[in-house]
Amino acid sequence: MRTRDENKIAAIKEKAIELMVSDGLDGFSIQKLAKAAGVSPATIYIYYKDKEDLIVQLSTDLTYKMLDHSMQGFDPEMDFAEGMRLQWKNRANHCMKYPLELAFIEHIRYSPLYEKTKAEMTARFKDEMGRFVHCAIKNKQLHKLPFEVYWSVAFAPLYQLIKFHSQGRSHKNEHFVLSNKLLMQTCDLVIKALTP
Amino acid sequence: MRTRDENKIAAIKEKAIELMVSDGLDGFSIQKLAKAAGVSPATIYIYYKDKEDLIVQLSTDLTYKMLDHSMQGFDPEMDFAEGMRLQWKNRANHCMKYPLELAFIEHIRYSPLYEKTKAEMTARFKDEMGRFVHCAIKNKQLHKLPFEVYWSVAFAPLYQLIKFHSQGRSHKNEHFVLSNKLLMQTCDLVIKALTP
DNA sequence: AAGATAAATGAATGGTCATTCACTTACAAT
DNA sequence: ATTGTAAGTGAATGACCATTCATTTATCTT
Repeated sequence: MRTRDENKIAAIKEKAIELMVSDGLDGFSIQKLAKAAGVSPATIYIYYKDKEDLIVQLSTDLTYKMLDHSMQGFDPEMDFAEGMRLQWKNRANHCMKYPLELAFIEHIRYSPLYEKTKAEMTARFKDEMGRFVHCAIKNKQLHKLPFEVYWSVAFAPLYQLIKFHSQGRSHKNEHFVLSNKLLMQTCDLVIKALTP
Repeated sequence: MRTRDENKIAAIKEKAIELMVSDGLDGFSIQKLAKAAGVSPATIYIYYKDKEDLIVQLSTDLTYKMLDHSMQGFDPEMDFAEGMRLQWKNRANHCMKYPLELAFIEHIRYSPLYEKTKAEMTARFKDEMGRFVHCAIKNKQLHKLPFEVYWSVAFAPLYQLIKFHSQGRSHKNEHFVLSNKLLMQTCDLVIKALTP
């Protein structure tokens, strides 16, 4: 039996991310991907059922990796402020380290393709975050709020900041840099909003 | 000279929004649009240079309309908390009133096509918001912060809340409803974070 | 060395795409 | 009523698309 070439598989994944980011969801095609990865179009169909499967698998992998990273060192029983700062640091670190992967996810985030990924991730991580919130409320470190409100105030500003930072890279004139100090300052503002 | 049929133009715009939302950026085609609008493909090219032009024009129109609405009754010299509450109300109102238009914009927001729209909108509205921020800082109603940080904390949670609300409509089990009371409560949390 | 088998391929297929163009239609001006 | 003209059309074109398949290639087992 011929052994399979892991380099090819890696090249397919890597170039898929690059192409999706540069050409957008609508400009992305299997034939272009095959050429970019130095592979026959038919080879891609050995590893993925079809184009949708490729995109969904990739987005699920990357999203999982991102969320998993954000949970490193995290414990739902943590002090609220401490837990928040840890999450902010973890998430920002990961996004800055893998800007292409972040851009890939943002490109397909509003497409119907992302629904499956989102469902899986919710199942995997919502419970842990839910316990964190519940715990913090019990300890009077957090306002009693619907989960969606908590999430919106706690994390939406973080992702917006990262987006500003990433855009700054491509545009030449303006150049917003998200330093660690600024990140933690903003996190503390958010903590202030959420603390009774 | 034959008079032009405004109904056709309106149908093209309306169906373009519907199709983009239902099929996504990648599933959207001129031929499908022509059929949905009851029009020849060639007719679309009378009003739009090409497919990109159609999408860009539409997204610019809708974004402008949305931002314009958000500025109703607004004055950069306003008291900070008052100005924030007005903006939150205006933006939420508009998004809930025209959910398809919001969905359209979110579908193309991360595509290269949106850059032109974004540049125009920044030029038009950033100045007014900048003065509001500057004024509030001067009156000691707002922390001195980079504009991006202010924006992220002040508005990212709002859009996230609206997104949760809109998603609730399609899914049957969970059903997060963004009431006016909850909206203003959350706005006040954000104000607390931003006030010295 | 030969056979078995999964990996990998290039070319082909049928479909859809954006865009164009020769043409018809409807209306305002004459 | 005739005419000029912009609005509107349907069919056609060439490019590109996702996917398949007959075939070849590389490696493991024997």
